[in-house]
Amino acid sequence: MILKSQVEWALHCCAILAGLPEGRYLSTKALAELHGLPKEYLSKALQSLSQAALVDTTLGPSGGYRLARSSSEINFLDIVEAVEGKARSFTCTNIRENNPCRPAGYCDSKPCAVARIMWEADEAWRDTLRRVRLSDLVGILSEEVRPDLWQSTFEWVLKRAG
Amino acid sequence: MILKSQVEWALHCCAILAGLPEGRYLSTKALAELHGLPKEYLSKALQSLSQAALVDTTLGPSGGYRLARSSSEINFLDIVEAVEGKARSFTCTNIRENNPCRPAGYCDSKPCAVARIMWEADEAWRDTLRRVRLSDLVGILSEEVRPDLWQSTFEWVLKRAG
DNA sequence: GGAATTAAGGATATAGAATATCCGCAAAAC
DNA sequence: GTTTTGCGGATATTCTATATCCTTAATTCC
Ligand code: SF4
Ligand code: SF4
Repeated sequence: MILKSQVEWALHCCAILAGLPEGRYLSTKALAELHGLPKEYLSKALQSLSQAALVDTTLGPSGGYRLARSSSEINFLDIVEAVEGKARSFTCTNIRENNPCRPAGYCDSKPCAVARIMWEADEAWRDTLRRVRLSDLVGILSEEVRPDLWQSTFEWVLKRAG
Repeated sequence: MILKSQVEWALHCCAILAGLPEGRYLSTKALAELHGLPKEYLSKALQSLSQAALVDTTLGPSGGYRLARSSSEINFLDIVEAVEGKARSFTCTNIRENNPCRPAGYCDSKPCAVARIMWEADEAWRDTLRRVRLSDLVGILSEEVRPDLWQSTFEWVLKRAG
């Protein structure tokens, strides 16, 4: 059970977009260069964010991406689910139906305990991600990243933001 | 991010093993028939349980598997990790190292905030699974499964337990 | 208006993981 | 000694993640 690397990419890109001045856009090309990622493939992750309405886009030179809402109104789960999908990690294949002792026509009223417990754990994972806002991440990064690196990155981004 | 179906298989098999009388064993063949699963592949899941020391095995006719500990001393996480591995679901590829603004020789003191938050969610998932004991599952199932099915399954298993 | 740049989406190729089967070995039962 | 069993290795198949390429339409700038 491993998350796609696109999840990491999307989270980092959103953190960068959160630092953009009002109304500016940043292109896939810039985001790919900044993170050292394949531009074409990163583009797929950004398209996922776009489809989830987390970011706004615009075309043409000086086009690119910006957050669709304030960074305090976007949480980790929004981003992770946009890329990874909303499906639960445990999928029930209903193997209890294969029990040879099962009476013909027997119909289970509800999902069995195994599935419910696994889904509960899944929900705990989602809850944790839901509680962390993108703005929280930016706050932590701004404290932890070395100030000179933080500032030079910021300048690098602004130079390329349309 | 989807768990292997072997996780479901292992959980169901453990629930069955928990109902075995003291000292009896149940074979892969019986477990595969009971759940309608491919015997050879289910065997791999059971081998994982064995390697994790969750079950004891014995060879020969009347051989098979039994729990290595009481069902109240085995939790869901034990079983899930035995099959799925203990690796975290979020793997950090350290893309921040590709930042072109990064000073040469800069070395990060600790994993960045993105990774820590994702790992925190992972830990919440594990915590939930850790809190549920195998005996809890058996308790729920014994209440929810129709009594006649529960009993006939029990008899079916006993007939094949060595 | 025309050239350049961009996001979007479809098609396709590659790598790796999950799923599944088969075989040979050693231990245990009879 | 024969059968049954768990175990591990080897292999095949299917599916997903990863990655690239190409076309289209919108936008900017000249
Ligand atoms: S997880 Fe529950 S519902 Fe799904 S197959 Fe197993 S017993 Fe049935
Ligand atoms: S998750 Fe954190 S440590 Fe990992 S690459 Fe991203 S910034 Fe770096």
